[in-house]
Amino acid sequence: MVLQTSDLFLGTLDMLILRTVRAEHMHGWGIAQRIQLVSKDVLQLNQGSLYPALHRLRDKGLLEAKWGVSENNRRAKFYRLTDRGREYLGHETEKWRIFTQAVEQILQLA
Amino acid sequence: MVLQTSDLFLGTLDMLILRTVRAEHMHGWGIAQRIQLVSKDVLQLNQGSLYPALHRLRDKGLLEAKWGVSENNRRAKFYRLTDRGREYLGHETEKWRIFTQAVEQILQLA
DNA sequence: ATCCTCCTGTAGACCTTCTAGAGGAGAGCC
DNA sequence: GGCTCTCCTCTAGAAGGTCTACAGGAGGAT
Repeated sequence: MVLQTSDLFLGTLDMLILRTVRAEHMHGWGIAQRIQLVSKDVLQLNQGSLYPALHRLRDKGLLEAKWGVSENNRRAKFYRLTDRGREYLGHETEKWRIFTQAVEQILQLA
Repeated sequence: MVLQTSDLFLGTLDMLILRTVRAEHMHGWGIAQRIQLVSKDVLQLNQGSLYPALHRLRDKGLLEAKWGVSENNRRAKFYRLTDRGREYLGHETEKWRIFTQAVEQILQLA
């Protein structure tokens, strides 16, 4: 099954992006591919979600961007996590855990 | 920690409501209280999310509603799952499992 | 030259939730 | 009778993230 970004979550996309960038500095296109690969094709971001999200995160000071050149010798914008981004990611991950546990409790109702 | 409905998810509210109603027919107010109770206060729905969601689910044919009287002798609208609602709930729950597993894979990146 | 892939970007629509209200009606108390 | 509290439903408009559907530049291969 393939899930669209909107199928089940909102705000989770930010966490996914930040987590991917934390592991390794990447450009936007690469982030989307990495998420798709790691999730075994379950998670597929489209460009209309990806780039607005990246700009939003940069505007919030959670990511820093600079132009560079990709492995394929293309012009690309590379992102890295700021300190605030790292802190924010920690909080969001914690919220995610609490939230999914709470949902599980509902789903396990008799 | 208390999570607002919007904190992390979109569309999940529908699943939560349907799951709660499946276990026991309830009125809207009761559904919100039950979700809060079962999730140990982590999940708190406000009325501006609850009632639009109930109406939406009814309009989609996933819930049926009828007026009745609550345990406290108040006028209340009771909901029950339709066959389509039951089927829809099954699909959404399956998507939820697949989605959370995929997110976990991202969160466990080296 | 031409085409494909890589890579970034935007506008407008859509949908869900939030904020911030309104209001009716039963129950308990003075 | 009047007052207040809780129960219970409901809505309008705003806010915010994602989707659809584009545009476009530039490198590499044929």
